[in-house]
Amino acid sequence: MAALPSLRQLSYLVALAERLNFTQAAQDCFVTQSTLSAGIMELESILNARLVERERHRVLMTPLGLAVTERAGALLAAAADLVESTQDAAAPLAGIVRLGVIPTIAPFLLPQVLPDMRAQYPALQFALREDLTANLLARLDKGQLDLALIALPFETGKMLVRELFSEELWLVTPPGEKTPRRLDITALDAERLLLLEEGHCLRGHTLTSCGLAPKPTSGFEATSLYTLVQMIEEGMGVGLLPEMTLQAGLLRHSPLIARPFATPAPRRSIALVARPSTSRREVFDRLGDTIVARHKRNQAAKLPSVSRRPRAKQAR
Amino acid sequence: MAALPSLRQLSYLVALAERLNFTQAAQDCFVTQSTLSAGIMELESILNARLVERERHRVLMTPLGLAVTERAGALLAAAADLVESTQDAAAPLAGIVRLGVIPTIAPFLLPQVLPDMRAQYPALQFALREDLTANLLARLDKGQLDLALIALPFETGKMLVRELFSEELWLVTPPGEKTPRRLDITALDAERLLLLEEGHCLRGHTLTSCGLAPKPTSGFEATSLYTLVQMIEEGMGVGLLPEMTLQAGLLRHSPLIARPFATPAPRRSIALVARPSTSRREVFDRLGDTIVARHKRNQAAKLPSVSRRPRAKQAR
DNA sequence: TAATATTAATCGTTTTTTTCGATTAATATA
DNA sequence: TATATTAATCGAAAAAAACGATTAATATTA
Repeated sequence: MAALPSLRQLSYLVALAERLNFTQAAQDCFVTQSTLSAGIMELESILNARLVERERHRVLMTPLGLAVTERAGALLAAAADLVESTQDAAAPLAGIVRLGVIPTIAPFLLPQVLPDMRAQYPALQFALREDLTANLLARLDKGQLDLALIALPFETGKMLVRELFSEELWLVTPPGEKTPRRLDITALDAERLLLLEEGHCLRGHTLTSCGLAPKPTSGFEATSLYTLVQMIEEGMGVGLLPEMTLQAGLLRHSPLIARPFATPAPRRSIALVARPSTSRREVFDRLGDTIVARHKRNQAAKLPSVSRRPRAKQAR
Repeated sequence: MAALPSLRQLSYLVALAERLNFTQAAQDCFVTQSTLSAGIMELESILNARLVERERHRVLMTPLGLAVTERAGALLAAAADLVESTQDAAAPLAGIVRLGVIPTIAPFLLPQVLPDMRAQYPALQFALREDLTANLLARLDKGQLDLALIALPFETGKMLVRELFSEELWLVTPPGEKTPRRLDITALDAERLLLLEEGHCLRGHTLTSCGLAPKPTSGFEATSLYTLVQMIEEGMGVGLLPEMTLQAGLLRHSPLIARPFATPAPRRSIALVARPSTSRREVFDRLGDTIVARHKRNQAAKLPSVSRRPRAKQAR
């Protein structure tokens, strides 16, 4: 295999073709004439070709030399362009970020958070993936995702985890349902509790909250929160829904009733996850900040209803 | 202006992206792990970007790192291609040669010589230019031509000149013309001598042969040997034509008579010219050899008629 | 749990490459 | 004829690259 010329040598050639004078071309390159002369000679030796015709007081490019010069210039331009465009794309808050989000968060949080991010960091683009927590973590580990937005508790191994906020799970029942004035999570009728299908972390969180062991698939399970709501409307039972889904209007066109539990209420935490070695640490921090800020604003907006907790009937 | 990465550094990155392991990638590059490690780090510093995620026992490319790797590979391939194609094109007897030829040679010699060259050096291509000697020499000097085929005597300055052969000029007359048995160049009637227009070296050679001084334009001059023949056929006078034009059949469909002069006959020399510093020295030598060889074969073929010099009436 | 193996970064040293500065030889210009 | 210009050459100095040994952290295995 033949040796490659160095980009520096190629730049010497381009300068020489421009000036047709070794001394002046050397000045353009900020080197001495002997350096440029040696560089051109080594280039000719590598290419095994005469690129320049040297006369005592004149320099001519050979036709081949001109052709090589042209390609050398293109090569140098490509290298410079690589540097420039990479530096641009490497800005800490620019470029594409691959973000994974679980299905019980994505439709309810992203419509608020993504516009916030876009406003703050217009150079940032998100490539979204909606998937179960385990899959997201696996992809994160393999480097196929940069960040993931999941709910805790969940075993995250050695990942970098930032818990952003926690939220309550509310009880959702058909309109006529008779419930005690003081809703106690431990008093819930486990038989009537509807769940998401296996794999959704909210299923696990719901079971844990009720003091129940992990349950095998029953066959009557929802594939998403939307179908869970449908099933409650059908009178098949009751369900636990995270606050954010209610605030996002999951029950907007539904007659169902949502009520908070008495303290200690069942909760889940929302967390942002990344590899400890991530190259997107900056985005990790800023996206976390933005989600927290958005959540605080949402809390402030609903304060009136929260203060009436014992009597609360429905979110928003 | 930002510094450029070296091709070596880029090759380190490509190897690392392939192996995802510093130690193995270093082996692929025939350097130590520390060298490759330092190279990647410097590349990241030049590009101001994280290209690689380093974990203790695992290496991941960042999305940006993958993008840079792809472009780095393209850059390396382009450089390698430049070397290879240049080496090919720089073969001593390959590529394009820009050859200039005067109009009193080109149509008569090239149809024989170019096929000879093509047969011997198939990788060689000729870009032809037909022009007056002075223009050819100027272009040669400016590096716009590689070689020129001209007729001597002519002032060639400091050019590299190889005289290939010389040839006689024959007298061409209308069929009925009365001429002495022994044709003497000094006895020629200068009044009836037809010439090419100003600038053609054959005009000067003809005048010198007849012992005449350079003549101003008369207005009745031929723009090419073809028109000169036409003018003789019209009965406007007589002309001197080089042997090679007769051998090439310039009078093939003409009633005109061509006769050689008695010794010392008027002659011109055919010469190949190049810059002393030419990068086409090899082609200069081989083309000269080929033209000489072709001329010798032509001489041998017409020997019978040459032996009958005193009675010769017409070439071929 | 302890021992071993793997891995990339670090650091001082050696080697190689690059650059420099001065000189030379050849040629053009005054 | 003297002076200026130009590219190549050469030895020395400077810079860059590569090496080899070590370290620190983490898997893997016993």
